[in-house]
Amino acid sequence: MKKEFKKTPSAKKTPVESARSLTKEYTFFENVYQVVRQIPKGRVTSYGAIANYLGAKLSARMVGWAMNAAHGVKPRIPAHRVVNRNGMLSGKAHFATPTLMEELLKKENILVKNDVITDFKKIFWDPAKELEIS
DNA sequence: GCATTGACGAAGG
DNA sequence: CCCTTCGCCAATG
Repeated sequence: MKKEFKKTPSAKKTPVESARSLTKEYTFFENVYQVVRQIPKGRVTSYGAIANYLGAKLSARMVGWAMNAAHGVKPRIPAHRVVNRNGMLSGKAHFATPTLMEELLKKENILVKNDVITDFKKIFWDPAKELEIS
């Protein structure tokens, strides 16, 4: 069941359109991956922020869903830098080990307390603000 | 093809 | 302030 993604030469369509054509050439996943990979070390963002950046803020779940498929993706996806709006490690259960996510964050000087990122607001990285559409 | 599920989020009680 | 409900939309049973 190895489903390989077709490489997208470039995003011809708008993010919104891409998001609505998941089953087509361009996948919503790739957009998500690209954003996630650009999250600076030591910073985090939320599913909703990514969704918002992609023009589908009402579909944050799709972002989370996309991450679910990001496990075996070649260029490693720093999924540990993506949490829900509360800064909670909602996806830690999906990592290799339940503690892996927290460990990875810790390595980047991100403190985690009770599955919640401390000072989440401070290290929050909003792609819509910080990232320019290339 | 309908019903349920989700690594979410906002709104309402 | 905590809990429940609803919306979003693709995937899965």
